[in-house]
Amino acid sequence: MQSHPVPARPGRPRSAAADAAILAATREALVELGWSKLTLGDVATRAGVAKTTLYRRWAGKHELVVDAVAELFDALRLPDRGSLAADIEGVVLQFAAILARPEAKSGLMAVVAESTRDEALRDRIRTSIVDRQKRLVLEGRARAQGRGELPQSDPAESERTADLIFDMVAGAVVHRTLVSGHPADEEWVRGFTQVLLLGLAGAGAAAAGD
Amino acid sequence: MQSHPVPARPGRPRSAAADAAILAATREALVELGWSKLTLGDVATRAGVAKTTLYRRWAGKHELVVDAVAELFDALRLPDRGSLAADIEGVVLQFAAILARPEAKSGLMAVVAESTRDEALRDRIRTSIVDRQKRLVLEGRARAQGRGELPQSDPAESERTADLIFDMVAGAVVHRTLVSGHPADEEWVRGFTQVLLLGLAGAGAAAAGD
Amino acid sequence: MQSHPVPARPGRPRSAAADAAILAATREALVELGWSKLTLGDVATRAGVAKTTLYRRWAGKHELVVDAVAELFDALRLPDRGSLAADIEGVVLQFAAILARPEAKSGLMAVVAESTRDEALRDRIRTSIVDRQKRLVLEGRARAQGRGELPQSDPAESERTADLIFDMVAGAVVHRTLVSGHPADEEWVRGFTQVLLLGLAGAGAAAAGD
Amino acid sequence: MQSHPVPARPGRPRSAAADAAILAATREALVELGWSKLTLGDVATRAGVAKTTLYRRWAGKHELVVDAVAELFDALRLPDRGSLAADIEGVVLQFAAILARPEAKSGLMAVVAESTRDEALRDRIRTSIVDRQKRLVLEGRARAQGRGELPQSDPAESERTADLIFDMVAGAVVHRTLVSGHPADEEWVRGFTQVLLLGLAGAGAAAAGD
DNA sequence: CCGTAACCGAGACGGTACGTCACGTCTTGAG
DNA sequence: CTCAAGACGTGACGTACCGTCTCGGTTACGG
Repeated sequence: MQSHPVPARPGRPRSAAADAAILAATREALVELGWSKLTLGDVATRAGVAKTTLYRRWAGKHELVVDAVAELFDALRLPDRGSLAADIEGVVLQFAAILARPEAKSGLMAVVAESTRDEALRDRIRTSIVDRQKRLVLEGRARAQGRGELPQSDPAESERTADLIFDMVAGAVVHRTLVSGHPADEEWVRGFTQVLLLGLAGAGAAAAGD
Repeated sequence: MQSHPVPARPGRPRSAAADAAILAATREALVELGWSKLTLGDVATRAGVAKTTLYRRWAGKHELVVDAVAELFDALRLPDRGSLAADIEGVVLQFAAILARPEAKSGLMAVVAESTRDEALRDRIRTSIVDRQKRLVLEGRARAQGRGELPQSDPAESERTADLIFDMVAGAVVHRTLVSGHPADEEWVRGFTQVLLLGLAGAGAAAAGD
Repeated sequence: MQSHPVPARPGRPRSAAADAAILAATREALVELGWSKLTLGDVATRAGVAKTTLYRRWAGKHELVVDAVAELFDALRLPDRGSLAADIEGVVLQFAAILARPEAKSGLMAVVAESTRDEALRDRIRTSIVDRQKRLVLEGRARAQGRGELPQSDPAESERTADLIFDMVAGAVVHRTLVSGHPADEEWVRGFTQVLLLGLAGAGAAAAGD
Repeated sequence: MQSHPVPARPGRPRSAAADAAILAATREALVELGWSKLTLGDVATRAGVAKTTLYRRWAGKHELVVDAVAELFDALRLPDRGSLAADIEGVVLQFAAILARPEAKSGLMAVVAESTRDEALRDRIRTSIVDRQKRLVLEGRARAQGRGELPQSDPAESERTADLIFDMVAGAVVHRTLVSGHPADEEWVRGFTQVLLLGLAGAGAAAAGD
């Protein structure tokens, strides 16, 4: 009996080291050159790999950068700081710190731009990046409900509210960082979190009063 | 006295019609091809203009697209619907409608992405697009203060709050539209506006109570 | 007793069938694709063999094609038609028939072209193809001398004359077929043979008269 | 009135100097690298020209080399040495000298090989190279007839004989030079010319006696 | 009304990167 | 040690756009 029915494909297996080297080289090139000047030939050279190896694994620049940037978001964790507000501030600050890095800045908006015309790319972004962030919203709410800070939510309403929260949080941080061009520092995050939480509380009360 | 000290350069003046034709052709190409497949040669052909003419007026693809997209936002108006909430809903819906157009979707995020590494481009975007939107926030607040819906604001605090509001509004709409991929329709806008206004009111009260 | 002291190398012996399959596949590919579009990967696939196997036996495309084409010339025989002229006509027609085949046309000139810069390849062509043809000139002359159609030749002069005959015969047929692009049919061969033999007879007489 | 209705195409005209530089660079590369190692990128670099310029004018390596090699044959002249035999020897020696040059050796057979599968290339070779040589056969015969060395020829037979002569001359020289790998020096040319002329004379006499 | 200077179209130019292809080598597991 | 399979580094391919340039020809003003 074999629990893992390993496909055991014939031929030489793909180098696992190459993948890591390529993604690291991609981030390095993003930092130095930015999205528009990044070339796959250069990435291949930095990674010590042939261009063909790169094309064997990724369909193009966009897909590669999605994967390279996605790894940056692996570090996102929901901290337990004792209160909902503090938890949110913590995770938003982490998110802002990642977005402040040039490799994220450069690449993220570019792939989002492209994804407006590429269904497959949009899915890849959603799977690799967006959903990973969104999960934190759900975790945070569950923890706050455990603490009694939030009431149990109507499952039907729950999904909609989570989406709204996520768009408001991620949108505000991204916009401030990339469009307005100011840092999402601790002070800003505190102000933003206050508005968000008070607004949600008020809206919840209004809904309950209906 | 000459209010416009026109340099009155010698030689044949630039064709005014060409500018309009080029910007229109750019938007047309954005719709059909998207940012990444748009080429200046193609734009020139569509506009019935030589590539040289195009380069005489814009430094490159990014600058051209900023101007082409900026014109889309000229239509933004602050409606007078009688209440702050209704006014905001109205302007946000307009903003969402523009962002839903493929020529805006495709081009906007791309130039923002590029602007992370190009100071001049960032300024151009701010001047041509961002400030034009931000002005509406200020107008809206002034009108609400006129109606007595909002207290007169501390000038020092005013700037910071306006920025926060702007980042929250624009960020949330952009994120929902481009990243989450869902329409910012009337229902969503109502929910978002409610949270925003209640949050701001609460934060204002808290600040006043300090 | 073992006449060939086969080294009896350890390990699995090479498949004999593979050689034949590879050479046949090479000719097939030459017919379908021609020299320049023939790839070793494709040949390997056609032969049902791995590329490695192919490289274990031949150094490259040129060597392989020489061997594949050389087999075509194995069929060349000096016919006994009763007279020198008829014998020559017969062998030239055979030669022309082989050259008319696309696998010979495509491959032969290509390896000759390459051989101008590759000593080893030149030797391989000489050994596998050219000498096999040249031998027929010598056989033909010997038979004609046996019949009394030609005088016994001065050994010193013999080599030179044989070379001249060979270059004239092979050169004319190749040039007509590949450069001029006309078939070397029976009528042409008859005319050519007549000029050749009368010329040689005349030259022989002139030399004798010196 | 304008005798040359110059098309006067719009746009920047093609650089005439580039053509010459490219063809010269091609021959240089043929000498140094040979056909198979010659790359268009390298030729472009040597010529101080962009690769695209090269592709704008030639469809590929084969066409380019045909033109580069064809220029070598421009130097062929029918010398007037007083007798048919001497004239032939003179022109054959010139032909042999050209074929002995590495840029001709390397390229000529390669394009001939390719032309077996490319109708357009075959025409180009015929027009640029072959017909230019064949013309010498016709000139030589006309001059010999003027001298009374040859009888006036039956026009019907004339074409066929000229073709035969041309295939025999060019074929023999090419075969000796490229396949047999020996120089077509003065001694060899004398022997070859003798056989050819005596053969043609004999065949002419035989035909007249019919 | 005529010169001059900047404009315009067309398209060739030197570059750079693209994404693909074939080469010849290597690394697997199986025989 | 051979074999099939297939990934690998290498290097050329031919294409596409870039942004610049060079043409001949066209406006408009200003002398």
